[in-house]
Amino acid sequence: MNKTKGFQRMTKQRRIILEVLRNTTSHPTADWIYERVKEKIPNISLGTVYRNLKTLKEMGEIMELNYGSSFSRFDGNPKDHYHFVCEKCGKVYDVNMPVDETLNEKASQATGYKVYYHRCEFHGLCKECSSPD
Amino acid sequence: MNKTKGFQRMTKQRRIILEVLRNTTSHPTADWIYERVKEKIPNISLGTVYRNLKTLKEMGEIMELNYGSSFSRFDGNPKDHYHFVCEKCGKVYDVNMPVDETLNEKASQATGYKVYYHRCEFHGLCKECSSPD
DNA sequence: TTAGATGCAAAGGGTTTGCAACGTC
DNA sequence: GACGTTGCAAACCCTTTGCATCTAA
Repeated sequence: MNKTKGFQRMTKQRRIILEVLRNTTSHPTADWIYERVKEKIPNISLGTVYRNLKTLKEMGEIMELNYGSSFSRFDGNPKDHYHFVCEKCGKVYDVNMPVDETLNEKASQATGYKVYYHRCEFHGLCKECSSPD
Repeated sequence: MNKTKGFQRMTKQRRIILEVLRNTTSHPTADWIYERVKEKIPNISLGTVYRNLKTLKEMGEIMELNYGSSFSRFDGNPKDHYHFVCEKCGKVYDVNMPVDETLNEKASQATGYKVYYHRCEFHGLCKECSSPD
């Protein structure tokens, strides 16, 4: 989308933010990422985290998710995949099932529009939240 | 979710907000709804609109959508259906194709979690945005 | 009569941005 | 050396909330 922007520099901040995101499957919030990065760069600012998350998203390195919450979560897995959102605890999990590419074609026929991709989120109860304890 | 709440009263405000939402397929923002309702109830407040949208959502009368934007859009169609989001103009359209219920079962097997429902959003270019003019 | 709903306005909370200093290429 | 990036803090903006008043049932 923003192709007018110049070349991207790989700063220490950007590298560590991406590193944090690549090393978790928890789909964290910006603030969680901020806290983690602060462990390595104590004086980093929240603004920098947001700016880098935006840049990394534009670079296609990460994904931004906002499933119902008032705030975003970020996914360090750039590969196309589905998500599961627990209705009770709000956690977001990756779903290990193939993306159904035929849906794009079906939606394209139904709308008459060009469809590039789709996102799917499943809602339910995760293991922890459905156990009676 | 919020079943502890008492009986809901059908006030003039709530009725007209629902009416506005039922009579559009444009998936409007809270502010757009506010402006529309103001034509009939000039002194209604934004807070009331938000409170009613929340209540109507809990009643299952409407849906809240937030596909990438920093703000919510609302859908007066309570029937389960997919959406199309235009990458260029940001408009949200309904997709007239059957909801694939088998996906829930597949996701349930893949995760081991209880899946109640899923949401799907298709991204691409709508007719207006893909024409060269 | 009474608990839920409204209007108003202030507060909340995640995200963005202006600016001067800094760091990467 | 140029220009993208950072830290800081203020600004933004959508949404929520406290409170006195009002109203549907």
